[in-house]
Amino acid sequence: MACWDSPTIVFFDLETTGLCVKRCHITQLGASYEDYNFDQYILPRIPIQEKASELTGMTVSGGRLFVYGQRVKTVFVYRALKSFINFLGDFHGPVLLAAHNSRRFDELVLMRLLAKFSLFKRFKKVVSGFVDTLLLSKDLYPDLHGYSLQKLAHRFLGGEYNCHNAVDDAELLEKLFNIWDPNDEDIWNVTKWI
DNA sequence: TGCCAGGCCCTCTTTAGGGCCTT
Repeated sequence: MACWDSPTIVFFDLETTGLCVKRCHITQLGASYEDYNFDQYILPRIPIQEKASELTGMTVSGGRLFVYGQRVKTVFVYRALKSFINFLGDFHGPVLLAAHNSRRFDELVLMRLLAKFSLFKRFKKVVSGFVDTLLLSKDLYPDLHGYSLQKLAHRFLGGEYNCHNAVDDAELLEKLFNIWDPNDEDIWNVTKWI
């Protein structure tokens, strides 16, 4: 039986220049909780890898970021992180941040940048930990043939999903989570406290 | 110009290797 107050779980997703958690730059930071969304594009200081560009539609030209050819407003990564912390601080009590494969990717990238910009202390005041929905889906449904966000969306929501937009993916993850309706112990098992 | 991964999990394993998951 759970003996803790269930914290708010905010779903988030990063689009990045590539898959190297030690070096990649964030190109979009998105989050979702019910009717509240966070969405900021960031101009990367390193090239976007071809595969990442193919998936997200993002390109850089003349020091500007484009998504499928449409220019988008960008902010410096430091400002995006501070805005994200402020967004999370508006919720009641420290929140849990949930992402798909967060333990191997999103969490690592985010924590690296928070440390780099000396924002971890502020972040820690509003976030208590990370929930990995990839591990959660494996725990809840051990007999599935695949656990990618796309496959899970197809399995539980029907249709084809190929978002690769940070906010859309965060919203999609929130929908899946609500369908799965895990109990506190399920969530606890895949939560990494910070 | 730069940058182009990494760690867990599973099995036809363990003196290994391939698949998965994120962009």
